[in-house]
Amino acid sequence: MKHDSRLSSVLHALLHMAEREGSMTSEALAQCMNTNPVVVRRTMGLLRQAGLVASARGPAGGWTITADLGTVTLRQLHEVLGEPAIFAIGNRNETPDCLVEQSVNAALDAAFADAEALLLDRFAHVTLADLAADFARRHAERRARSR
Amino acid sequence: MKHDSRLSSVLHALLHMAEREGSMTSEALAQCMNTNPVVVRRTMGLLRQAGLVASARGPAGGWTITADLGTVTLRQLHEVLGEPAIFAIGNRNETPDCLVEQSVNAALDAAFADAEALLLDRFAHVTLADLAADFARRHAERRARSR
DNA sequence: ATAAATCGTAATAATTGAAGTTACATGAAA
DNA sequence: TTTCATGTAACTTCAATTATTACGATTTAT
Repeated sequence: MKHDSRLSSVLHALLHMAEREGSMTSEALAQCMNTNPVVVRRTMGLLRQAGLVASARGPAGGWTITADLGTVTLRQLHEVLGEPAIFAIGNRNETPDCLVEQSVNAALDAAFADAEALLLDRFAHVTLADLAADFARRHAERRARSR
Repeated sequence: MKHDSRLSSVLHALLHMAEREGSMTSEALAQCMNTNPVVVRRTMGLLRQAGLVASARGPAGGWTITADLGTVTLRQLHEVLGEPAIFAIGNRNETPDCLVEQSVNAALDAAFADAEALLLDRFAHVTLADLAADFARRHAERRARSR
């Protein structure tokens, strides 16, 4: 299975946008992320629907962040992306008649549910502002080292 | 992404085998699980390499459990299956030069690592015997209800 | 021996969902 | 009116699991 990297992508894009003044075009974002402008538009379009970013057409157009970095969490972004499946492992059949399989499903589901709850809770406690601060720290460190 | 259901599959197979005396053929297991005998052999072959089951060829051949149900954990089975990727979500690029992306990866990796640790810990505390007992309970309940 | 049952395994196709691409319409600014 | 940029539909590519086909190897029964 090819894994879903849209959350990673939008975070990357949003932080680049936060780092600069003004807007960024799909083309510029696509270059940052080594991908295609259409892919950027598709994903950013979901964020626009959620009111997190705005887009403008025409020359001087592009994407801008409209939300406050401190209030947008990874969990919110996960939801905005449509809550894609988190696990690459799962039950063979979600609603089996077989009692054996029901036992198997129950055990696996319980474990996955707990892991998912933990992950989403972690996501809920990380904001874009946190990531921007982490980036700033790494940036300062790199400058210090190169001196 | 199509998710990996081999852990679910082998658990289903092992419990069916535990439930009966003697061995089961790949064909019989495949029918239980609504799949193909070759798929069963492929997966069970990994368990055989790990010493958990034995196979015999020829008429009266098939698969038998050789391990003690109380000592085999879901985690062990996950390992035997080659520790397939747990998450369907991931970073776009695992070793980026971009500092922004490094921050994003660090945040996501930390959350995923914790969720994975929790999941594997859960898996480590569930044995085949536990699942067999859960099945027996469900079985008794169904018989009671149908009376 | 011979036949039948069963595993072992290679090679290939089907399936699924994300990602990438092409094409073109729409709208805004100079 | 030209140019730049988004909005979207349609299609292709890609990656990984699962399914299927085919055939060889081994064991039991007669």
